[in-house]
Amino acid sequence: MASSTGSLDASSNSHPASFSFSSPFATSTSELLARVGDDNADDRSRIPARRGLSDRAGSGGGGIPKFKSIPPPSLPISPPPFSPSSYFAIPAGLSPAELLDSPVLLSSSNILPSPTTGTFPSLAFNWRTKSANPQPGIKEENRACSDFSFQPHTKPMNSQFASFQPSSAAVTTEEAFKGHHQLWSHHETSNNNSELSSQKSNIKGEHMVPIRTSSSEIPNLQANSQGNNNGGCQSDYKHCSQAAQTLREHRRSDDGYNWRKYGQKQVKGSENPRSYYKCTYPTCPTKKKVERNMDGQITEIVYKGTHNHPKPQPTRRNSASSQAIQGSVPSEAYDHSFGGQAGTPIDSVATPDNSSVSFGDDDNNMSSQRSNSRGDDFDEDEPDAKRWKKEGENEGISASGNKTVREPRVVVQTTSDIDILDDGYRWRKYGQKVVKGNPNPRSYYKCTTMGCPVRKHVERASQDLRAVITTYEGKHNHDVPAARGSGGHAVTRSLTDNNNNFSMAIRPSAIASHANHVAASSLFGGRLHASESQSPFTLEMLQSTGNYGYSGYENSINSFVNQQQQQQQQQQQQQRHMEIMFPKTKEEPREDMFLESLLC
DNA sequence: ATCATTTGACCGGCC
DNA sequence: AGGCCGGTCAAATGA
Repeated sequence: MASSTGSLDASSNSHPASFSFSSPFATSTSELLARVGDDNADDRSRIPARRGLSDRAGSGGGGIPKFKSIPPPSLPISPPPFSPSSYFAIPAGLSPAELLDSPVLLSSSNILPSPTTGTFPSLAFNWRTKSANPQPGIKEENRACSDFSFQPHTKPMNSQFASFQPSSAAVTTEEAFKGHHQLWSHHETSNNNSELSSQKSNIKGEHMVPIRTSSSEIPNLQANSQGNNNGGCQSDYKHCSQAAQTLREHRRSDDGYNWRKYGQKQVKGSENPRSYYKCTYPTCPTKKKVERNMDGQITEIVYKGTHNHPKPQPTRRNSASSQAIQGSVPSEAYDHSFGGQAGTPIDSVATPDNSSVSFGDDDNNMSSQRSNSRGDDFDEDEPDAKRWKKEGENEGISASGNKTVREPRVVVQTTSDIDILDDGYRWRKYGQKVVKGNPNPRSYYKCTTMGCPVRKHVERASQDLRAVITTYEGKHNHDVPAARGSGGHAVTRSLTDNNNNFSMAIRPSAIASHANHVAASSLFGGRLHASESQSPFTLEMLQSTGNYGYSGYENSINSFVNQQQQQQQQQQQQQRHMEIMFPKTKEEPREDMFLESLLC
């Protein structure tokens, strides 16, 4: 899939102003990156010279723009070398100060130049991008060469976190992102990159967003900027042409991964057909969908899932790029980066994937991304977004820590005569259906509270009728209704009334701090206070409590809840979990079981 | 012969 | 319960 990368490269060349976002923008950035990636898949044929970051790196940071080429945050990528000497041109009307103030801008402090090349690794990442303002008249390549420039700091980036750390100024809100978006759009002026422009880029429709970069991103920018300033890859013309050649040859998408298109569909509400891609790596669950307009411009890209593998090694044909990458980045770092292990300086710096891992809530990210890219508010209810979001949640948090990937919280609860609907909330059945693979009908319920988006479906396990599988989706935006007949404290009641129930977390490993409220909710019979139930409930937290007595962990939970409440409130994400309930084991104390379940 | 893309059909979720 | 819609499958097709 040279295509994606290649296209990006081309664009990237033209995009001197690639920035990576700070953590708050992980979403935004990921979107940006995502776009790049999409381009890859579809545009391979169209754009021969696309490359992944690695490829770019291969160019020695020589001047192949990396903007937009940022892949989804799934894998850590070795940062391409980046020349500190390079400068970005600042678009007219944009002052450096503004750039610095912009939330989008990265604190360059963390940027670390390559010891060997002196170049900075550049990295951008987008999970989902949607070109808010595709400008058909202006080629992406030209945009890439836009005037946006800045001089990268020489400070090394320590880690993803460091790099993405909100620079404070870093925008944590969509508005901020939008602001940048506008700014970027404003600066999307055509460049005279004849070479780039000559290439038909899929990226055209892509919306360019200034990203504060992690170290990885900057290099590209510089190279680009430099090239742009010179009207192209002049100084690095060699690199450019070589890279282009290489890109044409390889299939890898600009995000560095290989994608296979497995479907295309015309979706309602959009004139543009949507293409579906899967990562070709065996067992890799990552997918992406791309919408293109009639001109072939990408109007929207959505990534789903996280790569569970390192980026494919560049082929020999890409030797230039690959060499650059390998040379600049320790193989070890490269190899382990995909795990989402944030922490190693290299990884953090180099991979968008990692970065994605470390930041906020997936849902939030997804939402903001969507809204950002489109320039309008993300509608949680939008079927498309909703679906993918949910799917991502189902996948659970991958080792890489990708936010978008979240597995449903699975809890095995042993209980006799469990009222599957008696979780403290009130539900309205709105459907029932027999789904494939299970002869037992699945009931569909909605929370009856006005405006509450939570839904769940319940079905008997096909293999064991005693087991009831309940899948929750969304978060209650209200308190638990008064318990029928009891009115005791939600938690207390659940513990006392259901003390015969045994709950076991099946997939604790997948617990993300922000995604586990389900566990708590389930464990407590779903009667936690609304705020509590929405709070992230992490295994780590429980472990930290050390006290397994009821009051002990209740306190810990409350503490945790308080701790996380604010954060939770900011996260408007759907959460989904599944409970598998088995006949109760009366002898087992609920409290202990609860703890065990969380700890197992 | 191999691999990727295309595209109609199917499936699951939701209204 | 039926229909709509998005996502996926898989045979056909092309490179």
